[in-house]
Amino acid sequence: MIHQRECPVEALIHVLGGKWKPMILWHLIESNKRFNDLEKLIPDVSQKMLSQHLRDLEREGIVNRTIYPTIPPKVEYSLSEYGKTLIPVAEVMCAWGENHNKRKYKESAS
Amino acid sequence: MIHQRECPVEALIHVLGGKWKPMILWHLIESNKRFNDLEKLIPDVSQKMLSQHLRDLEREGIVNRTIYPTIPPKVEYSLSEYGKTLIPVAEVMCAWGENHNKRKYKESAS
DNA sequence: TAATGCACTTACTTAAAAGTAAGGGGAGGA
DNA sequence: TCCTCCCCTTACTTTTAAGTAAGTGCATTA
Repeated sequence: MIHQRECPVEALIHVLGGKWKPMILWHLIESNKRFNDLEKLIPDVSQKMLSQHLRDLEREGIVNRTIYPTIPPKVEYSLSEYGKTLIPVAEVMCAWGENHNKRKYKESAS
Repeated sequence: MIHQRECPVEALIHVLGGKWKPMILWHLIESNKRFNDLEKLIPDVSQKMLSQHLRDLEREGIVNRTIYPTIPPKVEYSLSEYGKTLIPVAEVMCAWGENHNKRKYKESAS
């Protein structure tokens, strides 16, 4: 039985809604990254949450995981073509969020 | 000390991210609603979560709460002018989410 | 007199998300 | 031989979100 998420807005929030997912995507938009790179770029994320979020994003088809069977092993994460369709959505969300942060700043400053 | 949410995408997710918030907003876009109306329109929400989410949205300036001191008391919730700026954002999110739901449906059907 | 409607709040419980800390496997270097 | 690097996984704990159930206050209706 297929559970189709009733509300499409919730579906998107589910995809982006992990604590570190926007950050991960932000870095992958720039360029492909390895596990270690992401750890360094997002200093506060734990290995557990990083791998869990990466697997979530992989399962949703947003990121690709490429394994190079070299020694030492190399695993590269990249935005999939489908993942790139998130970029304009994220930009709109980001613009609203930036404005909202400014608004809250002014509010608490006044 | 002002805690400014570092990531604007997260800020938006924080505003929309409660389990029932998208639904509440969806109904308020249509027209102003009373507490009871929303309870009926969203059958599974508990009174506790409804009032909590409404207060969250009010605190963020997204909805207005108007009290008419009549008997019995009447309280009306409406989208604020600021809340209306969320509509185009929600539309973009919704379009992506709809497509994502379809994609998942196809995937599990194949 | 008792029950009903409105708009909630409070106290308590359960479930979901995130954090912490440790381990693992295999090859290369000191 | 022991340590390090890479890319994680597992077990356990804490924090946060949500659910459940009951209660509040006032006035009208039966």
